[in-house]
Amino acid sequence: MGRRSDHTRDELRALLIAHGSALMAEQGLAKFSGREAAKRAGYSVGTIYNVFGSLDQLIAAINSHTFSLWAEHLRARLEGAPDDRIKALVEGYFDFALAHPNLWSAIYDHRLADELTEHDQEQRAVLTAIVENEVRAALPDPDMPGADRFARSLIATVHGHCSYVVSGTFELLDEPDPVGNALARVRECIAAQRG
Amino acid sequence: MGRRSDHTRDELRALLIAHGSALMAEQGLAKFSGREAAKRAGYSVGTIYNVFGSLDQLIAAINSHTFSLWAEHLRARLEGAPDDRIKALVEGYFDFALAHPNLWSAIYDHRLADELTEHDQEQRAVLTAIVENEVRAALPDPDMPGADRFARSLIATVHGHCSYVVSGTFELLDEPDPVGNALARVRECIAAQRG
DNA sequence: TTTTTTAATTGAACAGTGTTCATTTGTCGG
DNA sequence: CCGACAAATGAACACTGTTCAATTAAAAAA
Repeated sequence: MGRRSDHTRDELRALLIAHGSALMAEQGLAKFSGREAAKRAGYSVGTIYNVFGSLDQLIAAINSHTFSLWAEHLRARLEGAPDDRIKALVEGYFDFALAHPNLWSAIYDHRLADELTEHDQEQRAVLTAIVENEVRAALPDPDMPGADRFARSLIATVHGHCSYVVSGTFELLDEPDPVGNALARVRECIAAQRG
Repeated sequence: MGRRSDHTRDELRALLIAHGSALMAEQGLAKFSGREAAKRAGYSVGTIYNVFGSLDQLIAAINSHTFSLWAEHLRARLEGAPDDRIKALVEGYFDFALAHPNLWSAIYDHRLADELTEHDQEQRAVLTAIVENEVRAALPDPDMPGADRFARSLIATVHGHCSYVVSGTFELLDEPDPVGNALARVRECIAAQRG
C-alpha cells in the first residue's frame, strides 16, 4: 500500500495517540510496542516515524495526553468539592494515579533524550497551573513572594507520596494511609507560611 | 563449555550484580541488556536465569545493591556533619541521586511482577532505618506516636523533590533550588509536630 | 579407583523489539 | 494529462528476553 488519505495529519496524530494510550494503559511502558500501537491504529510501524519522528516522541505525546486527562480529573474533583479544595487536589492527584497506574507511571518512567515539543510542554503546564492557583488561594498571604515555587514544592511533596504508593514502596512499609500523610504534610507546610 | 567452578554461587551472584550495576550506571534501565551484563561477567545469558531465575530478579538485585551504596553514602555524610543532621540527610539523598542518576532512576523505574526477595527487602530497609532514627532524634518528642510513619512521609517528601530533579521536571519549571525547597518542607513538617 | 549421578554452563532457537529506507502509490499543481 | 511531491509500507538489520537440549565438570556411590 502506498499513499492514503483516510486521515489528515492531525487526525492521524490523534489516532496514534489514542490507540497508543489504550495500549499503554493495558501493558505499561515496559511492554509498550510501537508496532502494536500502529497496528491498532490501522497503520504500520513506519507511520510513527513519519508523524512523530521517533517512538520516544510518540510516547511523550501519549504522556502529555495523560496530563490532559489528569488535569480534567482535577478540575472535575474541584468542582465537586468547593469547600476543602486542597484536600480535593491531593485526593484527585492520588486517585487519578491509582485509577490509571500504567498511564501515570509512564509519565515518570519515560526519559526523553531530546527535548519536549512546545505543544507537549503547554499541555503539561495546565496541571501545574491549576495547582498553583489553588495553592495561592489557600495561602495565608496569596501575594507571598515565591508562591508558585512553593506550590510546585507541594506538588513534589504529594508526588513523592503518590510515587511510593504506585510503586508499592509504601505497601512494603505497611503504610495504611498515604493520602492522609500527604495531605497532612501539605497542610503543615501551608500553615508554616504565615509569618 | 559445560560445568565450571571458577566461582561459588555467591561469588557468581556478586559478579553478575557488580557488572550489571556498572552497565546500569552507564546505560540506564531502558538500554540495560542481560546479554551484555552476562558477557561482561564472563558468562552467558543462561547463567542469569540459573542464578536469579529471571532478568527482572537480577535487576532487582542490582537495585538493592544501589540501596546499599546509597545508605553508605548517607552514613558517611552524617559522619561528616554532626551538627545539622537533617540537612545532611536531605543533601545526601540528592547528591547520591545526582551522582548516579541511572542507578538511582532504575530503582524507581523498575517494576517487579513478583515480590522482592527477603534478602532484597532487608538490604533496602537499611536506608529507611537510618532516616527513621535521625528523624526521631530531630523530633520535638522522639517518642511521638507514629514517629516512623512520619519519618517515611518525610522520605516521600524528599523523594518527590529529588524525582523531579532527576527527571528534569524541576528544570523545566525553572526551579533554582530544589534541595533548599525539600529541606524547607522537611523543617516545616518537623516543626509542626510540636503540640 | 571407577562408575554413576547430579548440577552448572552453554548457545542455538524463537518470537519479539526499535529503526531505517527503497519502493510503491495516491494526491495535487501546472 | 503528466510530472513532482508526499505518505504509507514492510522487508531488512541488529538487537532483545526467554527457553531448553546438549555438554561437561564435580560429587557421590560402588
